[in-house]
Order: sequence, then C-alpha cells, then structure tokens
Amino acid sequence: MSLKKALIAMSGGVDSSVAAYLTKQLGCDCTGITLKLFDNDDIAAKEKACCSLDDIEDARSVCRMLNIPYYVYNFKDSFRENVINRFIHAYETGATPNPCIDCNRYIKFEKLMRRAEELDFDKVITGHYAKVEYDDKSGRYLLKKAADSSKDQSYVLYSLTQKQLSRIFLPLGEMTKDEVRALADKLGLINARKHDSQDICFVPDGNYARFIEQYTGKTYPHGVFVDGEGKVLGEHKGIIRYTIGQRKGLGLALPHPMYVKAKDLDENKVILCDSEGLFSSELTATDINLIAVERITEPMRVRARVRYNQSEQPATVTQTDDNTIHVVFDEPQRAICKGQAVVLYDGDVVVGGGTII
RNA sequence: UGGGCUGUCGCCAAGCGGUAAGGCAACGGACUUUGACUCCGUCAUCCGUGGGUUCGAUUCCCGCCAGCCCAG
Repeated sequence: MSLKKALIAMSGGVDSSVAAYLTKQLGCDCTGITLKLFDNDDIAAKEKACCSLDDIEDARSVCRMLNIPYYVYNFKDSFRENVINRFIHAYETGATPNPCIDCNRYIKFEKLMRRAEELDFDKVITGHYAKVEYDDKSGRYLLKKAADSSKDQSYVLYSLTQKQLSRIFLPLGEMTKDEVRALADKLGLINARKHDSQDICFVPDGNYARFIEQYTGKTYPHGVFVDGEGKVLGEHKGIIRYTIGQRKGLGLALPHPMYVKAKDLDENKVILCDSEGLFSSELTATDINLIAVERITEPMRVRARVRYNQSEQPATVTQTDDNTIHVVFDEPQRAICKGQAVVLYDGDVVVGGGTII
C-alpha cells in the first residue's frame, strides 16, 4: 500500500477511529478531519447520531492519542444544499430519500475528496465496511461487500465513480465489527464502546416530518386516507409524514393492518392497502452509476437490494438508456419505494445502482 | 308514540352462569449509518346504569338511560 498522505474522515465513532489507527500503522502521513455538517444549535445534540459536537471532541481525542493532526472542515453549506434540501424536496414530491447515500455521494466522496486533492492528499480514508479492489482483467476498480456481511455498507456507496474508488481506502473491509471494537478497546480509544450511529444525523429525534416543517417553516395540509376503491378511511396529517409500506402512525383503527400503497400529490390523498397489495416485481431506476461494468449491454442476472436493510433478491436487469435501468425480480418485492436506491450485486461485487422512480 | 335490535379498553370485537380472547390504534424496547417493515413488551379488578335471582352474573330477570332500525 503506497499511501503517502492520507486524509481520514472521522465521524467520532469507533469505526473511523480504528480506520485512522490502521492507516497510521501502515506508515502513512495521516491527518484526521471531521466534517461539520450542520449547526448543533439548529440540530439538538443526539448521542446516537454521527457528527455532533461530542463526536468532534471524540475524534479530536483519538487523533491526539494517535499523534496525528486533526481539523474540522466546515461543510455546512454543501450539506444543506446537497443533503438536507434534497431530503426535503424528495418528501415534498412524494419520494422517500436516503440522505446517507446523498451524503456519501455529494459530500464525503465529492466535496471532501476535491478538498483532499487540493491539499495534495493521496487517499481519503473512511470507516465504511466495504472493500475496494482493482481488477486487472477489466481494468476497473471494484466495490465489494465487506467481510462482515452483517455490517456491510456497500449499499450506501454504490454511487462511487472509478476515479473516486481509485482514491479511497477502506481499512475495515476485511474486519468484523467485533474485531474493530476489540481493537478499539485494546487501544483504549474513548469511543470503543460508543453506540453505533443510527437514524438521520440531522434529525434530532427521528421525527423527520417535524424537522421538515420547522426547517422550511411550511405546513403540509391534511388530507384523506382512501382505500383502493377511493373510499375515505380517515384523515391524514400531511403527506410528507407517510412513506410507501408504512403501517405505524396512520392513527386509524381498522379491522386489519393497513399500509401506505401510494401517495396522490395532486389530490393530497394517501392510498392504503393490505399487506399483499404492497408487492411489486419490477422497478425503474434513473441517475444510475455502474461500477463493475461500463454498460449493461444485455439482460444481466443480478441480486438486488431496494433498501439498506434487505437481503439481496435475484433479479434480471436491463439498461434502457444511458442513465436508466429496469429491474425485474424473480419474486415480487415488498414496498418498492420511489426515491430509495436499488443496488445490484454480482456475488460480492457491486455492479451498480440507481434511484428508483 | 308503538314494535324490534344494541350497549364489553380510544376503535372493532369474542365471551352468554364460574370469575374479561383477539385485531386495530397508542405507548415502551429491540433491530438499523435513510424512510419503512419486522420482532418483543405494556395496555379493561372490570363488561351503559339501578335493582333482583344465585354459592357465584359481562353472561338470567326487572326498571331506567343511550343509540340504531321499522312503523306512524
């Protein structure tokens, strides 16, 4: 590994801290940084979320222990523009965003990487659980699943380009979470036992709808729930509060569980159905990024995920134009949701992915 | 006003003499670097109300109240 200057993106959590340690062990000239993505005053501190004020102190502490320089980069404007605004726009247009993917795509591996280039860093290091390999045969960099399949994060990295992949290093790709924690413990890192991050980092309490209303100052009009026949079942509290497949929080007392099947923005209606009604066996995705191949020239057998927490499902993918793919699953999938990402796998290799429309 | 029916947790609903199922909703937790889903847990000392029968009533009887339906 010929790493000279390495920029380590540190969230303050145990993973990126161990990644920093491992990179240092390789003899690299390391610098640790944390991205300031929003004001803590705006976003109430939350121990479970990444990148809060406490997290900055934790990252600083780890860097001091590792004896490497540490800085905080202010990326608030970029984050607002590329993550928060996209997040809000998605909900306002009836889609369901995945802000983590946008953050990786636009912030960590675009804005941050550009900054790293300007500062003559050779590599950007993160604590993601995934592997990057150069494939001599195809002449392409490959993104592969982590050795620890239960923590694999290749899904949220599907947007990485060849250039980006060539400039990153993911030290945790071969490790299990248990090994990472054990190593952190052994090193005495302050965050060795810190809780894994979860939920949306910029939403204080998981109530994303309230966040959107506060952030935009808007209110979203109430409307009605209807069934497949158009029969009114009750009143909904603003269309941004619902997402496809949702069951909880409808506030309806019906004989059977009902789920959100679709949202009609024009009529401001939320259409409900029973569990069986959520299944669909195909989807179209746009804004695609292909990693393992330049282009999918003929129908390809893959395994696909339509959400982060899902096992891969056998499917056939066809590329329909430069920026669009069509995926047909062998078995119908539950609650395929506009705005989420579909990521395609060939074994452990990420073929590519796109945004479901 | 006469005839019929009904009244059990926020909603739906079983029980029909032996000491209150279940579903929905809600709340709490687990899971999770997104939203969801899922899973686990909690949730009526009490069955419209006042009497009566009975060892014992949500379950039987009577009165009352409320709602619904049909008459007029």
